[in-house]
Amino acid sequence: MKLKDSNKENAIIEQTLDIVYETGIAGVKMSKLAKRVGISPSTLYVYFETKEDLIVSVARRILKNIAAGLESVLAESTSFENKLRAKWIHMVQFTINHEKEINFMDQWKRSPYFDKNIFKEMKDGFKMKMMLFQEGRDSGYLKDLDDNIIHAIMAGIANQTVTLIKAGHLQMNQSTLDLTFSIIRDALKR
Amino acid sequence: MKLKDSNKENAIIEQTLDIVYETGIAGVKMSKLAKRVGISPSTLYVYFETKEDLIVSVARRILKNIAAGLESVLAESTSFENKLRAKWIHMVQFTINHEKEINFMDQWKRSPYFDKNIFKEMKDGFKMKMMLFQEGRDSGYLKDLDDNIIHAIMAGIANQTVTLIKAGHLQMNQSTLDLTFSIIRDALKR
Amino acid sequence: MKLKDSNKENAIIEQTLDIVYETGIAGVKMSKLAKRVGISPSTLYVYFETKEDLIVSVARRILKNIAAGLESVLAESTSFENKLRAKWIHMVQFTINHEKEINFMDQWKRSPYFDKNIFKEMKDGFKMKMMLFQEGRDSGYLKDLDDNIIHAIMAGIANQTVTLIKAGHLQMNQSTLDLTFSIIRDALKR
Amino acid sequence: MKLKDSNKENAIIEQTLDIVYETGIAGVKMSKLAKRVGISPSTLYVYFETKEDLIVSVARRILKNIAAGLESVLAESTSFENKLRAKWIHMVQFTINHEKEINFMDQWKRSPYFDKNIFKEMKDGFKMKMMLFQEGRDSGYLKDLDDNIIHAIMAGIANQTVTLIKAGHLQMNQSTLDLTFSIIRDALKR
DNA sequence: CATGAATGAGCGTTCATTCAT
DNA sequence: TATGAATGAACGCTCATTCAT
Repeated sequence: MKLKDSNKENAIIEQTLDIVYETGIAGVKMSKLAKRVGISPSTLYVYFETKEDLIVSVARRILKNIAAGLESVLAESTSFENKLRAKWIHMVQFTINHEKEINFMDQWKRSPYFDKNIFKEMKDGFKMKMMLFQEGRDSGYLKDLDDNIIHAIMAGIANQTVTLIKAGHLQMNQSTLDLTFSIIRDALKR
Repeated sequence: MKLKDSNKENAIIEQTLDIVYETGIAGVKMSKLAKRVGISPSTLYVYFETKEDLIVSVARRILKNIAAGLESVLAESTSFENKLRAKWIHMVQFTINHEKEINFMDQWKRSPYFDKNIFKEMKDGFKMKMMLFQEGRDSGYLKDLDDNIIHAIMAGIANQTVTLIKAGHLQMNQSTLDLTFSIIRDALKR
Repeated sequence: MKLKDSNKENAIIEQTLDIVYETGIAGVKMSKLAKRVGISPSTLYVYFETKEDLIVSVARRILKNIAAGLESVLAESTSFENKLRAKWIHMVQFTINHEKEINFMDQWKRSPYFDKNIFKEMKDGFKMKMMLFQEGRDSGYLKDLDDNIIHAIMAGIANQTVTLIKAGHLQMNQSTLDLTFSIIRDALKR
Repeated sequence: MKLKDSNKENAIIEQTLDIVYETGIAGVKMSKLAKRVGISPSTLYVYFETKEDLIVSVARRILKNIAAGLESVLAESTSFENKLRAKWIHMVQFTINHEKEINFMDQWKRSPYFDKNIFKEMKDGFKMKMMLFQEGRDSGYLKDLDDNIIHAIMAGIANQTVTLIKAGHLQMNQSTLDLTFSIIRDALKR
């Protein structure tokens, strides 16, 4: 008995990400996708019940990957500022390295396939990132700001930083990271 | 001889904005749009040659409105910090009051209907906003940062602020504006 | 009280002929036609009840013109062969000079607007041309062929001659007329 | 796995020919065609990419058939006149037996779907038919006329003959063939 | 008589999904 | 499991004609 080929499933998801990156979520056509994966359109339906199921599955997988990627890092740095700096660098690099995934989530949120319930799963996966901020407030380093606000400021500036890098107004190097982190620090430091 | 009803053109654009806000740019169907405006689908083609023409016309009109909205403001404030604060409040309020327009532009940029040439028309209208930053640098108030970076930081935080307000994590009041401006100021002040 | 402007009616018919010549009978669009004439689409309906009425009216007018054009000629030539030659030259020249009209009739016959009843009017207008052939048979010059056959042969060769001229394989000059007439004469002479 | 049914493709082409014969090329509507074939309109697009592709495919098939039909014939007749007579009979019969195809080609040439490049493919297939005329001129039987003119005369009269047959003015029998051939012979013989 | 706006009916085409093997 | 054919439902758009002035 042949089982579903998980390589094939991965290939489908990979191509979906690529197509969304190239042509937007509305550019995902089941037959075009099948052709790029090298299978028949009807075979897609062996792996995903509907197109919506496919899109949502891609979103769910990305959420898992993002959550996993955000956990690691920091830990052994000594000072809090070093930890915050490490987190900042990680955020910027992550935003750059996962262009396609971030782009997908961006588009998914505004698409007819968006499902709020699934989106909430992400929130939980993000809980732990906040513990760092609590430590910063407790040690008197950070302003007394809500976790959401602190994260929002960092995320907002990270997004814009990456936009400026992609537009050529900034370069992805140490000096840019230093510059932007100094802004973050000034913004958040008590 | 029946005259073209300019209210009808406005109504079409208004409904288009609403539909994009509700269902994304891919959710704009000429027949659905016509039904919401209360006209026949073919009448849409009296006012706009194609669907693309419609979308681009909406974008063009928004660009004009944004440019117009950015001109007024400030001027009479005394200190530079007051001018910057006024600009910040204006940015947040504008982002909130023009939700649909901003959402439309966001989606348009990633849609098949996007036309770079039209987008460039906007750039010129935005030149003047940068003069404020020059004044801030000259007076020694602002860090020596590129105009684009300063604007990106303010815009990034403004977007996130509005997101938090809409999510209920913040309220649109004076204390929120004071809080967020203090962050902006700390981030940008020399 | 203003009456229907017959210049306008002529202009409509003229433009219809031109459009059919340029783009075929399926290329006749009431609004495009109106624009070319310089009037409003609805004004067309002052002069012609429907599109079919327009097309049929053009056909009917052409039939009248053809019938009129075929009457004149000959008469004073002495020998029958000279009369036949005159008729032949007239046929070729007519075919060339009335390209648009002939093209229209050709297309009309195969179009959804064709009406056999109107077409029969032509037959009557063509009756007189046959008298010449009767004279030819009576005088022993022509083979004993049916009028329709004689006319068909001349018309068939005239059409092909014009086609060859337009394709550049022949030139419209005396020698071509002499050559082709000699073929006609040999084909029909007893 | 369902296999593509080549009878279905044939049926589509057959019905297209019929519809063009009945209502002209402008009368070919994809939905009407589908209904007559007994399939869904969208199934048409499994076999032909667009309406234009369908029309051009029909034309291309006809050109192949015509070229194939012109090759066989003659060869074994003894005298040149017998060969010419055989060719004439073949032309008339072919014109009658392929009414729909000839009508289609006639209309296609004036339609928006016409493609000169495809038409040129035919020209080559027609080269061989001319060799007969060269033989006729060499042997002193035919007048010294250009190949195109000879063929044009025969084709023009063949067309008109068939028109007269269809109109009931002639009957498709030996005596008609003899009569018309005698006209052809007199027209072309030196 | 003249007009520009308005429209219903219909067209060619696309595409997610199901069918039949 | 895997497939290519088949399709219904929709979409963007056109156009002859009518409406309202």
